Amino acid sequence: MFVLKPQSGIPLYRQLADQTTRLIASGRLPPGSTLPSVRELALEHAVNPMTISKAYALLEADGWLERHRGKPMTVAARGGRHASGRRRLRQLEQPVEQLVLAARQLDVEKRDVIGLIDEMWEGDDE
Amino acid sequence: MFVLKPQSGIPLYRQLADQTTRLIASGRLPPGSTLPSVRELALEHAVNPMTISKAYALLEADGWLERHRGKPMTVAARGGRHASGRRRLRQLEQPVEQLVLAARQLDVEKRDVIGLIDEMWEGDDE
Amino acid sequence: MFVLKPQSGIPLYRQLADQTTRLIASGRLPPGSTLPSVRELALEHAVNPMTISKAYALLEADGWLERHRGKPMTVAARGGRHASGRRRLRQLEQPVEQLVLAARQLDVEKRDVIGLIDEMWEGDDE
Amino acid sequence: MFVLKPQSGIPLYRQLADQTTRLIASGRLPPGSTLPSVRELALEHAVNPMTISKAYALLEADGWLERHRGKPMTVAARGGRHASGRRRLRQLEQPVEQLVLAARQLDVEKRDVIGLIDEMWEGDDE
DNA sequence: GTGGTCTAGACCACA
DNA sequence: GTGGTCTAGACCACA
Repeated sequence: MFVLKPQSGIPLYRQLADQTTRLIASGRLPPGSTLPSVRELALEHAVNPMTISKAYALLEADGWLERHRGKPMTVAARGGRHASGRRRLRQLEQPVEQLVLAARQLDVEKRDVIGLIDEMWEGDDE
Repeated sequence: MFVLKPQSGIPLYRQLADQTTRLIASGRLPPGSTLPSVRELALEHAVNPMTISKAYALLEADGWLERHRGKPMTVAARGGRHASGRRRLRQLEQPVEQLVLAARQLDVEKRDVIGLIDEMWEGDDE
Repeated sequence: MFVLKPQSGIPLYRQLADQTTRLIASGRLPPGSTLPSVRELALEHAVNPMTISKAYALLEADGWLERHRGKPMTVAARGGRHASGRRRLRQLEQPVEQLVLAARQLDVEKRDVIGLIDEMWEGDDE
Repeated sequence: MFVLKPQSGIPLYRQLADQTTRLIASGRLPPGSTLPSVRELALEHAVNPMTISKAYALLEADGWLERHRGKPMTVAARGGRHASGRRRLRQLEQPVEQLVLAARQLDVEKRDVIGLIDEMWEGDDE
């Protein structure tokens, strides 16, 4: 469900938060659905519970998640609607920008970049 | 030459270092070519000189750059050769991975991702 | 500047945050003024730096404070204006409610409550 | 009888316990009188029964309440006497302290604080 | 110097 | 069982 890369330079709690909003926007985590518990995620990814907690707190503050005492976090009724295709594309802008910048600085042609995407897309599929 | 995004979550010094190695790998910064001075870059990007210094020191330690007293940093003779297409593609793997992960979590189709790349590629061209 | 009571049942980070917004609303901490550093406050109140940090993060998220890398936190230009008397009175509603509830449950007369306030007001003055 | 504010930051069980001791001190709950059952209170305030239970257990441990098998909790004969006016005033010290601190940090005048108390006192009366 | 991130681990409040 | 608060302390990024 979540893919954390400690070496990427991006804080773990932020990776978690970003990925959660994507799963909500895609409809994979519909309003009312529950998220893994803090401890569960912490164990699975060998990460400190407080790191998970921080991500959840951030998502709650931004209206994506709801907290109910003693119960697992749930996707908020309001904040967590399935986003339109256009909105979802907008959420992709940053990683695309990063990729285009890198490709150009490396002087890699667009078709080669697309080739690489093709490969990875298939590769992860299986 | 360099594009720094303070809000991206990636440390500034790391953005600088990554971008430098790409420009070297692509042949845009051939062996012996000089880099902007610390002060120059610091001013241009409104960043503390020590941040630039740190990136340069890191690149020197890794053999990409050479430091000669009183002169600007230069691309190392050995470390800094133009990389083969294959090697350059490999340097793209991380940003591609990030993008593919984001696209899948957003449930965006591959062709839409490629469409977005097309747009950004053209857009930045002008 | 801040008065923290660990035994009060109210989380320390919340006491800090509440008191900060009051000092901002009263004009004692005008826009642009700097707050004590995390470490300074942590030492002074014998509290963990992360607790202070959490309060500051919360206040930043709510627009009261601004963070500038490597510099102390400052009161936000927009969020941090001196509040009108009416607004400040509203911020007092919760503690007043608590007091009135307690007084009634204790069957203490209003004039005795006011007497107690008089005493404490003077007492702390000196 | 009890007023629970989940958002106040003060633990529910503690609000309950504090309010009970006040009602005992004021003579409203004389020795031997019975308290609402755990279930009753839990339903009325939409709170988990264990939370009520915890408050009652705490009050029993402190000698305020007595538990008799199969019967509702009762106010203890010894612990639960009507307190003198002076003692009751002392129980008000904490909320008064909180209020005075808040008022000063907000730079609100004493007479305005008293005005607010007047309002709330009347308002809740009806 | 500044604040930020993360860990390991204790203990609390609530369901 | 759930999440929250706090500590002690290491190490990082940036000015």
